[in-house]
Amino acid sequence: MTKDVRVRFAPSPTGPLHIGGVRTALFNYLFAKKHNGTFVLRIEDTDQNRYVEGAEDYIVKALNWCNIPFDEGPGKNETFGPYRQSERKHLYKQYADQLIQTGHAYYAFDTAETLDFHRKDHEAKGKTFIYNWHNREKLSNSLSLSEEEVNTKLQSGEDYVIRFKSPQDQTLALKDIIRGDISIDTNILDDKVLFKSDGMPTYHLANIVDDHLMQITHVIRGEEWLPSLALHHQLYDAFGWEKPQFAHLPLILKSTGKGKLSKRDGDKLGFPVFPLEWTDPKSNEVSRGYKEDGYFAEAMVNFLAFLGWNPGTEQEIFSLEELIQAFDLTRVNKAGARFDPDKIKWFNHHYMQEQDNYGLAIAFQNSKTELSSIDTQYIEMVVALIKERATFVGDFWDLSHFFFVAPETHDDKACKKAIKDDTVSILNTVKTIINDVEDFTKDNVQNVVKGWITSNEIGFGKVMMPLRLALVGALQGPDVFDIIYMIGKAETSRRIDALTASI
RNA sequence: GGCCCGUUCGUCUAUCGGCUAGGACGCCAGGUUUUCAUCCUGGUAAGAGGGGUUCGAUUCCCCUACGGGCUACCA
Repeated sequence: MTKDVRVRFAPSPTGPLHIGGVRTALFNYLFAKKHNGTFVLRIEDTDQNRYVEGAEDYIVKALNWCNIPFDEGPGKNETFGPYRQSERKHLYKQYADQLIQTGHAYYAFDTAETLDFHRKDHEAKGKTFIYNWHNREKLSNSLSLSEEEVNTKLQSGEDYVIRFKSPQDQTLALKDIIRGDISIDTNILDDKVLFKSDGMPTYHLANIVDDHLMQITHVIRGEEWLPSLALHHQLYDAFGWEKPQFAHLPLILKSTGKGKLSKRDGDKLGFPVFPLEWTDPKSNEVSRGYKEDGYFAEAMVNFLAFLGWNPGTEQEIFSLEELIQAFDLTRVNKAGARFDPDKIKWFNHHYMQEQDNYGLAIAFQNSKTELSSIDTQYIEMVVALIKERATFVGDFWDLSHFFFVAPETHDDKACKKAIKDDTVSILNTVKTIINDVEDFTKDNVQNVVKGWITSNEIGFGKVMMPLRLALVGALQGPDVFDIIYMIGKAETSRRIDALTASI
C-alpha cells in the first residue's frame, strides 16, 4: 500500500512567476495527475522584506491560464491550511525549540556586522568563513556561552537566531530521482539559520515543517535547491520524520549568453519570460507576458514540458492529457536547457491551427478598431483562409487587411513584375467577365476566368498577377478567387479600376 | 575561491556496450501554390579533450577543460 501522492509548488510572492517557475509547477502538476495525486500550492512568504503586492494573485492567475490549477491551496480545499507561511508563523517556533532541546540546533547572538566582518576578514586572507564546527566555539552562541549568559541574553530580549548544528565528519548519502545518489561531506556544511531574529522561520525550516505537516510525498523543485538538500535531509532526520522523495529539475538557461534565464532578461531578449503581463506595483514598469503576446496556453505548456523532459518517442505534440499520461520523472534530463524562442513560436503556429475559428475571429475583432463594425461571421471566414499562415492573432491584420479595406497603394516592385502593355485591357475584360457571373461562388468565378484565359491562350501570369495586385496591392495573400468571392463583385470592380487608373 | 551538479548537431533532445549516431526547431535546396506564406520532400550539422575497462565505447571509471547552481537572519 503506497501513500497517496501529494506534491506542492511553493513559490515566494516576490514578483511575477517566471517561466522557470511555471515549468516547475507544470512538472509538479503532471506528476500529481499521473499518479492521481494532489497538487498543492503553498505561498512561501517568510521574507517580509521581499513581499510584493499582487504577486500571489498573479501566481494563481498564471496557473489557471496554463490550465494547471492547484487542488489545494489558499482559499481552496484547505484541509492542511493555512497555505501561506506568514499565516502559519505560530507553528514554526515550537519546531525550532524542539531541535534545540534535542541538541540539533542552538541559539546564536552574532550581529550581522560581526558576521560580515568575519567574512570579509577571511576573504582578505584567502579563506572562506563558514559558520560551523570549525569556528562556532569562537562566536557568540549557546554552544560557546555559559547557560547563564545565554539565559540572560534571551531574557533581556537580545536578538537571536536559531542555527542548525551541522555535524562533523559524516558523509551523507542523498537520493534524487533525477540525479541518483549524491554524497556530501558534512564538514563543509554551514550551520544554517533556521529561525530568524524577526520571529520568522527561514525557508529551510518552514519548508521541511510544512512539507511534513502537509504530507508531501515528492518534492519537485528547481536545481538551485540541490545544495540545500543535505540540510533538509538532516532536518528530517533530526525531527525523526519520514523524508519525501526529491527531484531537482534542471534550470532553464538564457537563449543566448551565459547563466539562467532571469526575470530581467524579458524585454532585453525580445521575448517574454512571464506567463502573464505584469505591472510592477512600485515602479509601474510593465513586463510583457506570453498570454498578451498572443501565445496559446497549450503551446506554452507543450513547449515547457519538452524543456528538460521527453517521452522517449518521436511525438512532440502533446495535449495536457497526453502529457499527464506520458510524464515520468526519471525521464527528466540532468543538464540545463536553453530557452528557444523559435521553438515556442513553432508550437504556437501549430496550436493556432487547432483553434476554433469563431474564437479567433472574436479575438481578432477585439484587437483592431477597424473591425468593430464588421460582421463577425465574415471575419470568421477570413480567419479560416489565413490562419495557416499565422503564428499569432497579432499577425492576422497584416495577412488579411485587403479583405476589409481596399489597398491604398500598389507595391512598386510588384507593379514592375505584373504590369505589361496589355494589362489594362486584360483587366477590363476580366472585370466584365466577373461581373457577368450570375451564381457568384468562388468556384464559378474561378471556372469562368480560368476558362477565358485558357480558350484565349493569354497566359495565366498576365491575368492572375495584375488581378492579385489590384485586389491586394502586392503579390501576396491567399487564393485570388477566395478574395474575389469574399469582397464581392462591386468591390472587385472598384479595385480593378483603381489599378488601371494608376497605370 | 570552496562545494555540488552537469557536458550528443547552432538550439531542444533519442541512444540505457554493437552506430550508416535518430527526431524536432532553425537554416539551405527542390516541389506544390502560376503570388507570398503554409504545406510536402530532401539536405546541412553532434557525443568537449586525454587516459583507462572491454572483443568493442557516445554509453562504464578517472583526470582535465568548459558550462551551470549554491556559497545571506532571500527564497
